[in-house]
Amino acid sequence: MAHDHVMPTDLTRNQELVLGTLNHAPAPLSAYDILDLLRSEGLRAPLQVYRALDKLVERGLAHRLESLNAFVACADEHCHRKGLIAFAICEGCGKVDEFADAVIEERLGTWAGTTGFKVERTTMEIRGKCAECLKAA
Amino acid sequence: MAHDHVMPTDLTRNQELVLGTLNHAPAPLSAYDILDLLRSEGLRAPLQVYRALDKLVERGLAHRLESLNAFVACADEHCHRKGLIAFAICEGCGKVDEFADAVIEERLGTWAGTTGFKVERTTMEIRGKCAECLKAA
DNA sequence: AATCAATACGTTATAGCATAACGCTGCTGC
DNA sequence: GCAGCAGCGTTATGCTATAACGTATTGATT
Ligand SMILES: [Zn+2]
Ligand SMILES: [Zn+2]
Ligand SMILES: [Zn+2]
Ligand SMILES: [Zn+2]
Repeated sequence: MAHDHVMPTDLTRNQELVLGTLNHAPAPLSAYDILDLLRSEGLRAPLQVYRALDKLVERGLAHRLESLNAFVACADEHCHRKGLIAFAICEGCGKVDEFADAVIEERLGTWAGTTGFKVERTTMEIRGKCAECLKAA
Repeated sequence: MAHDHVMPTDLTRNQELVLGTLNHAPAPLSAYDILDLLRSEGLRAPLQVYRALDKLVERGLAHRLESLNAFVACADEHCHRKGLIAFAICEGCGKVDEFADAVIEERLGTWAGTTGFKVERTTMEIRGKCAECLKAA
């Protein structure tokens, strides 16, 4: 069941390399991590990675984790362009669990309605320990 | 009703300077912003600011906004040590609205319960436009 | 008072994350 | 052809954060 990722066919070479790297990573990677992993493929400068990441994030194929300054491949084929996504990040093993919750999203909508705030984008990141790491401890 | 902040008496000089700066700022400040504002008070190095910020955040007197790499003074005398706090950040004027929502928190607890994840800390940041900025546009 | 541990401080250097600005390449549509 | 656009490669720079060192201050212990 691992690597059940979709790889669109209309990516540029750099985008494909970056997304491929994220797809095979067991944990979030920083742009510089990605760069180091792709030097053998000819990449040399941070901008090459950042530009690819921008496009991938824009299309919902990858996500940025603000609290880590790092990136993950989208784990859910259906998540693209949906609203709120939450990430549970394990401090032990680094694994990230991506999920959506309609109740939270609706609750946020209610809050926005009463305050007149127009939500454009929400980041929700939960730090802690996953079940597996808790069991091991 | 502005500046209704509490300033504890047991802060060190640097902590007091940093918190005072945050209290008077209309929008989040980066550590380097704070440093520049406090050079006249004798501060010279980023670490002086970061160390003060660490303590202030630890005590709940200030909050770090992950999506901005910036800091705000806590707006709520009662928020310290409570669970989940959400921030609505206006992209127009920079103002930050801090709020808590028991339903979201409870919902998160439910999710954690079913997955076996142990939540240690949650960051929730909403980007968008505040009512005032929408009206002005 | 002398000792010790804990916390904060100041400074220099370095690491890690992100973008500006330039010019070039290779498409697509007219 | 050629204009417009997206992507590319490179160099330089800026912003964010911490490592490592030694000193100073405080407060409790003896
Ligand atoms: Zn996703
Ligand atoms: Zn884990
Ligand atoms: Zn607060
Ligand atoms: Zn506003």
